[in-house]
Amino acid sequence: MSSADPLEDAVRASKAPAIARAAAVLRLLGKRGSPMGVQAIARELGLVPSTCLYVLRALVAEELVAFDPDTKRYALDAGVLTLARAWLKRDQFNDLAQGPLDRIAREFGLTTLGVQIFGLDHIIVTAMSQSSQNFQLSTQIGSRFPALVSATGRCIAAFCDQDIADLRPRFDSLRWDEAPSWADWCAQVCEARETGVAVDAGHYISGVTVVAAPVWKNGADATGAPSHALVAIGIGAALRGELEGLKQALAGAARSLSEQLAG
Amino acid sequence: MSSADPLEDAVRASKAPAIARAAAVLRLLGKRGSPMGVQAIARELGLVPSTCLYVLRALVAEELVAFDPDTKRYALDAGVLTLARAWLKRDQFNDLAQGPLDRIAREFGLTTLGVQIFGLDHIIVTAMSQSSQNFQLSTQIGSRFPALVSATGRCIAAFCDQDIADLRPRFDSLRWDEAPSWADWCAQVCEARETGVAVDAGHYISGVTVVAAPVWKNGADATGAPSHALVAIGIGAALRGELEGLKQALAGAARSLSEQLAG
DNA sequence: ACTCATTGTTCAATATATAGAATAACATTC
DNA sequence: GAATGTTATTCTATATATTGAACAATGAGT
Repeated sequence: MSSADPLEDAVRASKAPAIARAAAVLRLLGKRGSPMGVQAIARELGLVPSTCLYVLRALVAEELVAFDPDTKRYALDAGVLTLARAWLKRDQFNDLAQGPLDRIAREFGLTTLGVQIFGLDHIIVTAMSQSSQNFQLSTQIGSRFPALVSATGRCIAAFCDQDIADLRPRFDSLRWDEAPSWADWCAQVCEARETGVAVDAGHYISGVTVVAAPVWKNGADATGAPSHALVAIGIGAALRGELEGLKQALAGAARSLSEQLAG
Repeated sequence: MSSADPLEDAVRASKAPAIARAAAVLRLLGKRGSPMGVQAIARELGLVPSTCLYVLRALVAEELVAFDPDTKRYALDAGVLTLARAWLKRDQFNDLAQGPLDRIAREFGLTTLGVQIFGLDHIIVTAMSQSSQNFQLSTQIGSRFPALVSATGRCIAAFCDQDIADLRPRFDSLRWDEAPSWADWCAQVCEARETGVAVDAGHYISGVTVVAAPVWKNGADATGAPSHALVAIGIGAALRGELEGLKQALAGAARSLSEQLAG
């Protein structure tokens, strides 16, 4: 018998529930831009106010949360930045991916991303390169997306351990500008499995073409799921003729990256 | 009677010690680039291995820490990035500071930083602008420095609530390439208090001149300590004649920022 | 191949973090 | 200006997270 509240589940399951609560508080404070009071946070997360207060105080002591004594409001603090910087610095994928991403972005005049894949759940943007700064397509580093959506989703579906049919419920819950049919999508997933590249032609965002190629942390020989992916985002109409070239460039860069990460 | 171990103190003082432990683990994993095992982490932080394991599992569940089942090693995960992005997005200082920082960096051909001040303890770089990408002076976003060092340190000392004499022990513990004498430093602090700008001419890093101007979150009228600062970093020899102009530009931008943040 | 020394992990007793009510300090409204 | 709805905060009993020892599981060294 499981609770409807995901946070409550995490708290119950863990032997260190304070950490789950702390993470939830941090995420909430991140989502809301504005500072929040103790009660507001507790109410939102279904926490006991006193417990919430202790969590906040601990987070303030660690400089992950800033406290304004005047307004008695809490907000995210710069400590999170220090952690993020450390992570960015030591993830080989980012260092190795930045070069190829820059090259492809410049060559084709579009935006490229490096993303980390978290199973079938979601992906996070960890590297980015933009050629033309006037057109700010895409997103920022740290953004999250559902795993199975867009071109990256087809890559993930193509190389995940599960049977495609099992992905149906997940597929049905996705949001697209112009959702593809299940049959079309399955065919595109198969194609991605064979070619090592996937294309989303205006489905996820109308008029925008997304190309993605999977990257394996432990060599492309592994039958397991890819750990990362390279993504290119461009105006569909603008890269008609170049699409094949882009696909090959991205796939080639992804293969090369997989080999480098294998060592 | 206080322990010699700062983490232990934090754990004892808090009503949510798991959070202090979790933060310590995250910072340790950040400092070491490479993944670590449970025992290594526990030993390093003076934690009980079993407790450490539970902390790690909770952090893995929150996607703040990545776990490799094969090697049984833990490392920072991308979740920290999501938090950092949220923070950067909603801190007014960064948004407002980026423009002036870009302008000054371009105009004088050097590197500019926006930093957040954490009392007399340390500062964190939260914004940055580089003009010439070939010369990579300076640091990255998220870097920490001791509060009282370099030009920023003089600003902080100038406007902190404490008496200058009380800062002596902190001053003595700083590391400089060419440390100034206590008397010289005090004079420079006084000058910073009067002019609203501070200069470090090759003391912190030989040959490198650093200029800093304090920014107040709640208006420059406050007698309290500044919350942020604008910093410019350049090769000393290269900006000889422009130093006065740079000081005025930085001080002016800092004043303007303080006013904007006051609202 | 067999120690030996590590490692990661489980388990039960106890110190303690948490929940919930009570308190205090505001605002806001009447 | 009293009253009412907030808010943040303290307090204490109890459910429980933490501890330290015991347990596997791995690998190194002889």
